[in-house]
Amino acid sequence: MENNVKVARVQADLTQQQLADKVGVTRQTISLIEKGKYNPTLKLCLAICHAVDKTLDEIFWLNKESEKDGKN
Amino acid sequence: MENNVKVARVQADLTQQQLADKVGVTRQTISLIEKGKYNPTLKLCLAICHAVDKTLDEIFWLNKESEKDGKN
DNA sequence: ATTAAATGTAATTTATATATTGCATTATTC
DNA sequence: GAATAATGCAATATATAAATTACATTTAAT
Repeated sequence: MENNVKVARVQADLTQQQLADKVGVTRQTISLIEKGKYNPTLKLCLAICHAVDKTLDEIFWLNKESEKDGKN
Repeated sequence: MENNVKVARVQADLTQQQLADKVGVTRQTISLIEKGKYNPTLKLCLAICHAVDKTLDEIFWLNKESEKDGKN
């Protein structure tokens, strides 16, 4: 689950805690998403996009490995 | 959770069952997502996009209500 | 070098996405 | 208008996203 959350957050001049507050989750959730260790829900993705002023396509994508097989 | 999954699926000439098979979930999951009664995970969203040959931004968006408050 | 802020991460719990089975209803096709 | 395919939906079970708490480490400021 690669993504650009960290880059976008830093660009938006937000700390993990501030972003977490803005989107209504805990800092740990943001941390895990940035580390690629979580598979966030669409609503959270959209909230993050809104908070950092980016679109879904700018922040989330699929890498080739996860495309091949259905592993989660 | 509005989205364009149903339109995109029909455009791609796929039945719910066929799309479900392609993305590796059950037909019920697809049905609920199309009905806007589910908040799918990012991975599933990406798989759906890939299956119907659309981008995230083309299929998923945020409506004004869910933007206001942190419900869900 | 100390202090404080920001981040990584682990354990446990809770909420909910998804699976499974089954049946009813709505299109399609003959 | 029967038969069949496609879809809606309900109940229960399971997997996992997210919360909570807590502590360690890294980074920034003084």
